[in-house]
Amino acid sequence: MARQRVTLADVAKASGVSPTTASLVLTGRGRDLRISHAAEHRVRSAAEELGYRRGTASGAPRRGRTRTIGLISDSTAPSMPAGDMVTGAVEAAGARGFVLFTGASGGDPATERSLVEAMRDHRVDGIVLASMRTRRVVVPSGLGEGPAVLLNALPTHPSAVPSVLPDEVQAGRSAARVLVEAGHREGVHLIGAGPGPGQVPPNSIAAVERLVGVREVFDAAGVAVAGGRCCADWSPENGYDLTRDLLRRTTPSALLCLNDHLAFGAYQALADASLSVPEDVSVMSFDDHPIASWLRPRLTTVALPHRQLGAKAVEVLFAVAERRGRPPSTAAVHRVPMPVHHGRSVGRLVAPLVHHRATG
Amino acid sequence: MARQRVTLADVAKASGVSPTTASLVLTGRGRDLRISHAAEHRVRSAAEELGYRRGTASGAPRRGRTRTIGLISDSTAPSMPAGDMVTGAVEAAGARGFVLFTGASGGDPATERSLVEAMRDHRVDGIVLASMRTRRVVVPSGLGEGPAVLLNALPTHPSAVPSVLPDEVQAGRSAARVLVEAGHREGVHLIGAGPGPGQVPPNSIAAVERLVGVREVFDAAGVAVAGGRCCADWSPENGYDLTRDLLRRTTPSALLCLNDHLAFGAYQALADASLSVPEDVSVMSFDDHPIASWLRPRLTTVALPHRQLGAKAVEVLFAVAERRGRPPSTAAVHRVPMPVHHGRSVGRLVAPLVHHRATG
DNA sequence: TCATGATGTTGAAACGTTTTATCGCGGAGG
DNA sequence: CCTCCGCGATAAAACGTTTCAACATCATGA
Repeated sequence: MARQRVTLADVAKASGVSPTTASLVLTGRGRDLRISHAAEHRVRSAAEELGYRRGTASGAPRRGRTRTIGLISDSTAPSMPAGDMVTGAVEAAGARGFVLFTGASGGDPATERSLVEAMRDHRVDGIVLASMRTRRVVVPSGLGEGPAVLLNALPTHPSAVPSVLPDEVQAGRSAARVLVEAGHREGVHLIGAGPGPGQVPPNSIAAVERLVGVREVFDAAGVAVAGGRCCADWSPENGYDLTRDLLRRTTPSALLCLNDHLAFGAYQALADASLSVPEDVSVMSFDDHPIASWLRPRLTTVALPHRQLGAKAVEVLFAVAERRGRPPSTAAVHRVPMPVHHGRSVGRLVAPLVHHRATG
Repeated sequence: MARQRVTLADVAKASGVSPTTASLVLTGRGRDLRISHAAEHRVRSAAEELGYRRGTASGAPRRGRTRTIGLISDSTAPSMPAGDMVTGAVEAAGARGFVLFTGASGGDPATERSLVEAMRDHRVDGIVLASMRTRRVVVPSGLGEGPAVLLNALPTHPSAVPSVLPDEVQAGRSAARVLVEAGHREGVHLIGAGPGPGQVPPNSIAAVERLVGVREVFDAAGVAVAGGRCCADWSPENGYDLTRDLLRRTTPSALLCLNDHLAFGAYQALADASLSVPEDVSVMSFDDHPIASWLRPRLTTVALPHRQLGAKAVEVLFAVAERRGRPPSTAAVHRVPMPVHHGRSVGRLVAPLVHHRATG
């Protein structure tokens, strides 16, 4: 073999033009610059015939860009369907011919900072800082030096870095609407938060926002929440304990669990009490974790759109990179809608007289 | 600001040496080449003072290496704790100052091939081709051109590319040993495979190998498997159906479920039949999926070491890259041990007279 | 004294691309 | 006839690093 790799110069020689012209054609900039169609065609066919592929790394020093995006995630928690965020980002980037660098900080700020630097060393065109669970994060110093986006996270301090988040308030509205339209107007209990608006797990953005949406719809429908129980974190164990505790005092009409882990525990407690879903008790939940589809009956839940979140983050990143320098004209916080996934866990109480408005 | 970035030339000028010398020192090659300690120290301190960071992409054209590894995964299935493989790989690579490119092929061979090419364009130093579930894969053409490793996959055709896999046979032995040592010598039923050795889900490497290990230990202990039930895929639904079917005819002593999804369904069927775990029926399983710890009682299961798998793949990749050219002296298939995670789902039948050998 | 070799160091080329400034050329305007 | 402009294309510089071959210096052995 003469040479290891087909280089731009080879293509240029084969098509009888200069490397410059070949470069202009193959980067697509020949279109608006003045390159004749004849030359363009010759270069393209020569490139294809020789199997030319542009060495992305080679042009990096001069060009500054590498068609590359960095994604830094914090702890990759166990049981993490949130990994689909990465998938969504990979796909969205791939659609534009970009590849993703990934790094994991393990939640350590020092590691995070060094990852940011490592990625800048690799000349990434932008950085996505992703959190596996929605929370506030300290924006690492140096992140703002290039295009950057927070994914599933909000900055602790005001920052020029935009955020992409699930629309939790809307999710709360959707969940409440499902219950209201099924006729549950009394005996609705919250599991994992409440009864007051401030009674939520610490540092949980999702809890606060979901509650806002829930209360908004319930208030408008004249439904009073019968009760609520908060806990430190949304684990199946806590779901079990809170529900068992509740069942000692009353039999609710519906449980509104703040996420699927809690609902999983609630199912177990309801089974222990020989109550069946949805005949005796309805269960509504959030997240659409894979277990939601395994439970019997299947859980009705408002889905976290992980893939879409990842894809949206990449889109926003491209938008930021394009209007580099100009002040951020786009809103700093982007919300991705959370769709309702209907299972069989919510029972219809009475023939509803409610107007059947769109539940989207 | 004078310049955007501190360059190697800046460091050289500040320390009064040539860029060459500075490069030699900072790449660590000055140690065995002959660079004076004085010069080395001057360069190092100047680099630190100026905050010099090597632009990884810049030296790529000449050097050929980029301190970068590509990882291509097939479908990133929903409910994928296997994503921890990626985490393990990221961590292992990061420990050596490498970053990971990631791509997702969605299982499509064409996408896969183009991803391989894209990564070679980015001058990755090696490629890990990962499968989310253990299976045989067609090695994409072009993969073998550089260092490469299969993760959680075996090549369909003989190939020079090494593989990293969980030690499923050993896992089968471990699972059987747990049951034997707890005194279960009769009434042990398989869920998800068997009763014959060939009765496994299609294309499932894990099933075949787990069964080999299981039978090995059972045969040695003189235990006859009471029965087995196979299904097309290891879903909770199938676990439920198979177990309910089994319970119509007999009440087993122990269920050996081929993975945790099946065990999850089995729990539901046992609960429906008012049988409790482990008092009435013991349950043993594989994978250590997150649900294993949510079930009540916690499931005893042989864990898939996803993180270690990812880390091992990167290690093997480095080994391959180092002895480039020489024939592959290391064994082509690397097995990572699968540890038993003890829950409370296996009950002790009688005071065992069995010699308590190491179960590791 | 002069070839020889070891020791530090370096200039210049190379890597594969992008960018900048320029060049030849034909025609339009003065 | 000269100048100027637009068009097509290109030569050459640039990017930041690594590598190659050479160089200066000094000690050693013949």
